[in-house]
Amino acid sequence: MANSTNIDDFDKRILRIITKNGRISVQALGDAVGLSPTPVARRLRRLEEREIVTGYSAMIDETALGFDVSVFVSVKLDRQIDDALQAFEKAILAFPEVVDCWLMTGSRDYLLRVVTRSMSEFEQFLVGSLTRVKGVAEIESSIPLRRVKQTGSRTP
Amino acid sequence: MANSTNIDDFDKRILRIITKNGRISVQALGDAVGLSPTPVARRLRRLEEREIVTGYSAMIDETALGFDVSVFVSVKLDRQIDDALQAFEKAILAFPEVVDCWLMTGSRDYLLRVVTRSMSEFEQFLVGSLTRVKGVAEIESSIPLRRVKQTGSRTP
DNA sequence: CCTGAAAAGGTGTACGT
DNA sequence: ACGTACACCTTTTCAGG
Repeated sequence: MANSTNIDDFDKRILRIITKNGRISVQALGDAVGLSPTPVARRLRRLEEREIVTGYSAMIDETALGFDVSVFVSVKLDRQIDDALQAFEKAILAFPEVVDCWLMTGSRDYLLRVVTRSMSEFEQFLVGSLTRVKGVAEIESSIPLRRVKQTGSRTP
Repeated sequence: MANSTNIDDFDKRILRIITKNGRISVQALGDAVGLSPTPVARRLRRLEEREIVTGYSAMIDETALGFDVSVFVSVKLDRQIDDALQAFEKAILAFPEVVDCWLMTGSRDYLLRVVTRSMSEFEQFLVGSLTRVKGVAEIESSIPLRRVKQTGSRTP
């Protein structure tokens, strides 16, 4: 199971293009890879069905919308039993301020990226939301100055 | 200047929808927000022109493509003068393994996410590419087990 | 697995409200 | 600023190589 094969060069080129331009037409894609629209559409659908393409998203400039604050937050839980992890993750999924969350190896750590309009809104999120989630023991914040690169995901 | 206003509820709803479905048709968007296709297309174009929508991207399941290794890497430069930062960033932009990069406040200067097919490919990237970039002084890697949440960006 | 043609569906413009 | 109408373009389906 779980293979990654059956992906040929056409698929790879399609993936590379739609990573950079998710709204390109099937026709233009066909021109770019040297195929007529029909097989491109079929390949696209197959990649979606196999969940190699998991979705399409518009990239939004958060700062243009007034979300000037982006903070990396490390969270330690006080115990790492499965119940605690599940409860924490459920809470995280419901917070719109958390745009990204990873479960890390090591000591029951989560790494989050939290986006807010201001530092005071961030503080509010910390004291009003995050610290109130059951099981949260330690929180550590790191503040970035600027995003240097944003690819989203790697392509073949 | 350069503000977040002139964005009304229609725009916000459009943004929220295209964040989750970047390939939705203008027509379906219109149905969803209660507008005919024409104004929706105008609003979309305006959001793109104002660079609030900076692009569209397909989300690719890296692991389905065989990129099983994702590592957070902290990089410290031996000096923080502007030349060194610029040279480092130029190198980072050219590495396909680096899918995300932030310039941080504090002492650990850059935070990267690096994606490779295997641990040995990651090691190769470290010793063959990253450590060879001029000015790199310290490198620290953290390994995630699993991605819990992936929103891409925050929406109003 | 491809092409090509025809049907169905989406887009963009002009114009009226 | 929104909606409708219509011409144009894109996507999908299906026949055939």
